[in-house]
Amino acid sequence: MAANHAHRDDNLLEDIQSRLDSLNKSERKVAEAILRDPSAATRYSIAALARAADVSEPTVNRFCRGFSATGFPDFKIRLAQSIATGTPYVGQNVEPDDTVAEFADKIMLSTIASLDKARQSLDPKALGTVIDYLIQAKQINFFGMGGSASVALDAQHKFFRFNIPVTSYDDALMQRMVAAGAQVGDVIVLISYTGRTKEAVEIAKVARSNGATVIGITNPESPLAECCTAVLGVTAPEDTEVYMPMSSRIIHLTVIDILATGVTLKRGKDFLSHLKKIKESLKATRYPLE
Amino acid sequence: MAANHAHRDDNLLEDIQSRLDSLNKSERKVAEAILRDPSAATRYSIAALARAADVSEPTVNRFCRGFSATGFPDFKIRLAQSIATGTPYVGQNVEPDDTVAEFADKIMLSTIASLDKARQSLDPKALGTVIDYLIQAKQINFFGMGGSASVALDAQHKFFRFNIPVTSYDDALMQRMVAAGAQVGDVIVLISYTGRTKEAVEIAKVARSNGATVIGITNPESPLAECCTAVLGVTAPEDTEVYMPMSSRIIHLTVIDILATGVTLKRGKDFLSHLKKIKESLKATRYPLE
DNA sequence: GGATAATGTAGTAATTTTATAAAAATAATG
DNA sequence: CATTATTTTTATAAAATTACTACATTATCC
Repeated sequence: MAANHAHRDDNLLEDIQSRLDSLNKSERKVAEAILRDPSAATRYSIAALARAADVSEPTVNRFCRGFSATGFPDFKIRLAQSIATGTPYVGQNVEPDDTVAEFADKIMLSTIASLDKARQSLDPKALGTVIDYLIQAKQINFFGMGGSASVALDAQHKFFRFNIPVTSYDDALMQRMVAAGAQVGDVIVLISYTGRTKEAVEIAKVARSNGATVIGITNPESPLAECCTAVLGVTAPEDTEVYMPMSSRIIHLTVIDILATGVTLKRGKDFLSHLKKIKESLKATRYPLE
Repeated sequence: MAANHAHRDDNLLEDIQSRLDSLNKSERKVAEAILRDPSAATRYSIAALARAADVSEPTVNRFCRGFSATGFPDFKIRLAQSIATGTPYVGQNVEPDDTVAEFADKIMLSTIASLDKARQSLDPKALGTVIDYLIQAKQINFFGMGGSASVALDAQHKFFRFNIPVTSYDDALMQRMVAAGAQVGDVIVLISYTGRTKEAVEIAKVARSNGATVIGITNPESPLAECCTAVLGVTAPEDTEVYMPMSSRIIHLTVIDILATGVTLKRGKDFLSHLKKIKESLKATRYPLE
């Protein structure tokens, strides 16, 4: 059931391109034939490719082995993956003269990429701990400022359904007041992109000194992370480009999803009927599905 | 520089998943063997796969042909592409007895999958149109209720930086009032998961009757979509499972990102310095990076 | 119980790989 | 500078693997 990320990083096509100079005459002919039309190459038989490159079949076979494939069929599969993976713009930044289709695609792909990265780096143990804290909470407060305000609001909306008292604040002053009045049994979830907002760090300290459980959804290498009871690390990707959106926001939201799901699961079956009831109650406000 | 989107539409793995029920006993065994570990399947020979599925070789061959491949090798290549294209774990639902690591992974993957699906279905032309509307707007209002409230808030936060007057409302009453007072030149962006919220539909109608431009980020096949000036269609995946989070929310956010980026790009270079200035102004509130 | 669909067996055809030999290229020696 | 030895490269042909087809058998549904 584990991951199947074997080939994510071996971009065969790029490899072929870069090793072109270090190949001998015949093998270069093969490389060129493949590069001429890579996707056609995946449909060729070894004989057909040999003909297209004007070399013999064993040469093609040797060529494949040279790229650490076990043979021609294996090579073809790696090539096919490389073509598909070779999504044009992963990690490419949005350029000023991109068409709408281009930059829309880039944004989507970079969001997907950072989600995938987060998936690999999120610590399930920390998640489990946090879920336990949340279940035992007498009261939950989600704090997020600036860009994280909407994440906090979303979290409130989600956890509201668990009939635990839950609030969210996007205002430093209010947050500070709540932190000051916090008690043992209260859980405060601080959502921060950088983990360097001075206010947030101070609020965390105040809350902890009052005995509250402070959970950080933030950069694990940050001042904020250091003063939390538990941290869910979301490494902040450098936001180099001005017009590159912060996909961390989306990772944060997904983390909220995971927490909410975890709480639901741990609450057990009878709790599901409660959720269903809430859902039903919304039906009256909707147009029916034809 | 053109794209190589050849495979975008034949997502073999998804196909296999969805056709699972319509297969007969032996062919389903093959399908299950493949889905159990798709990337391993690309390395199997027909004999090996037949063994893994406990069927005969011709059955595997027939299975491949059933998915309109010319034969087993062709099928393997299509499978390899499908894996690389993404969506490796198709539609696995969270189960009550999943471990934290398991359901966290499932949520991440299903989010990724739906983003990828959205990427393929989003219409660049519609995006372009909407971006044009937004640039010309005298005033922008983002409306989202319930789960979409946080999306509206996020949008407000993003567009605030463009020094266009921008607001967001999560309250039906306020939305109705704003819609009633809307004028030509105002843009109202309605964010709705289902597109069936009665209130939202009525608000859209009121706003349009006043001459406002009404943009829907919603299900394209919905009452709301029908009464908008322009629609960005985000097909709502069935939220069958109670504890499956709504990934549509995340798609909506990404759409907001795209719109914001589009506006930034169209505004041109001098505008970038304005954005930088805003960013600089936040520095004082932060702890420096070591 | 007969007809139809589904599956497997066994043989055939295809493709790929290996072993080996020829050719070309390079280096070395007289 | 020619000639031979050595190495590298390439191709031919045979062996092995792999995939496919025709047909027989079994299961399934009227």
